[in-house]
Amino acid sequence: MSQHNPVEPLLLYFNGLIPLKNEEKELVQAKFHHRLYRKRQYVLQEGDVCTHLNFVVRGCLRLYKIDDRGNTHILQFAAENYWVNDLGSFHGLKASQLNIDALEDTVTLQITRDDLVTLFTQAPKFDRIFRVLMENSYIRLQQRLLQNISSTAEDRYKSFIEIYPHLVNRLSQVQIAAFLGIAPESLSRLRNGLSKTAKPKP
Amino acid sequence: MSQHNPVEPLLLYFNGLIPLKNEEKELVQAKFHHRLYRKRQYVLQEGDVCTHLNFVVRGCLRLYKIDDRGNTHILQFAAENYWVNDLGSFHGLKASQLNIDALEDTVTLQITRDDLVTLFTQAPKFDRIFRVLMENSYIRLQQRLLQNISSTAEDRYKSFIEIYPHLVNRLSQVQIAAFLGIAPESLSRLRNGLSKTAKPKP
DNA sequence: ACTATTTCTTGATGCAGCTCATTGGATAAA
DNA sequence: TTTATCCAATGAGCTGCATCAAGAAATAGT
Repeated sequence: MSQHNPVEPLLLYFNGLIPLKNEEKELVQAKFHHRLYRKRQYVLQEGDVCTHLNFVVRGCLRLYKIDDRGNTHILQFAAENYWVNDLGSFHGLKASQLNIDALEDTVTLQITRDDLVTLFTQAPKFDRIFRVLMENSYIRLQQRLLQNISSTAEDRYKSFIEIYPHLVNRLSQVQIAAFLGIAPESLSRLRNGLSKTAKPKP
Repeated sequence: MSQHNPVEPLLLYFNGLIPLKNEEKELVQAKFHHRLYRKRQYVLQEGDVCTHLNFVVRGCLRLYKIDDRGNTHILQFAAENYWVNDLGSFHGLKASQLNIDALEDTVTLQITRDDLVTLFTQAPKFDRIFRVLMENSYIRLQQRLLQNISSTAEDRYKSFIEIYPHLVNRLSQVQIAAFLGIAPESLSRLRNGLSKTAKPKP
């Protein structure tokens, strides 16, 4: 039965943080809904309000902004077992300046704001779980900001392949460049330079 | 009495987020301790573990990293009613790569990790309060990352004076430049350029 | 008040990464 | 097979900001 339960991956995820009681599991079961997005489909589009939290079960989403000159800047990739949302829009009920779309066909689990509030009031343990989640997300985000402020493009790329080895060959160069904050051409040259210094033996 | 109570500003702060009961106020009273730092004094030094959370009552702290070439990169300023910590170090009990020090004589309220855990277990409301705090911090941090990835130095500076008008004249150009991620000379030129285009009338 | 230190300004030069343009390969559609 | 689309590689020139240097102005220390 649990094998065909689409919410199972999320229960495992929560349970890994803080063990859940049965009634808490049932609450998750009741409040989260799964949804499929096709490649290139929007999960959230600029101007809309982010109405639900997204947990990625399978596939890969990206959170990004298009600037005035039309350039894409990726804030975050979300593959298996990652969350991706515009929290500012979600909690403030404000129009989002960001987009989320699918880089691959993707299965998500979603919860609306009202259901999340219900979750918090009916089972205060989720206040703690989401506090811990937020702490971890904050720490990762701060690491990323630090990288961006203090490192060269080359260091940022090296750091990227260390932290996300599973994404390097899964994403196109264009996506990775938009994440690193450089032009795709620069990433191409950068890789070329690295592969030469890495094995100086022809 | 409450006028001479050093924890009062924090009680007001928490109360503004979610109203506290008396026993919760007493818990805050018991677990937070105030401490004074003189200008230039370290609150946290690279290599040490971040052993307590810092809430600034008066004054101003900075959170920063020194890179390989000796350049300072400021992640965050914390003036009145702001928190500043290395959460990665605090929660992971790991040596910090960051520094925190005082830009002015500063009064803080601090809580240790053990006392914070006690706070959470004795009054679960604090799980919620800190969840909300973390959400707000995350949203601010994401805004900053976005700025950094997608904007020119000029736009970042304009945005800085909009978001932190009270800090612009309180901090030296060197500190602001280290926050924006540019050289102090560049900030000087940038300001010069702005003041010319702002009032083109001599 | 005087000296020392820090802070700001301005100039000259260099470079990392951007932009624009071209080419070739790979995948997908007709 | 042909045609269209997407992606990676590479060259040439440009630009925003860094770096180095030196002088002026403001602040702090004694």
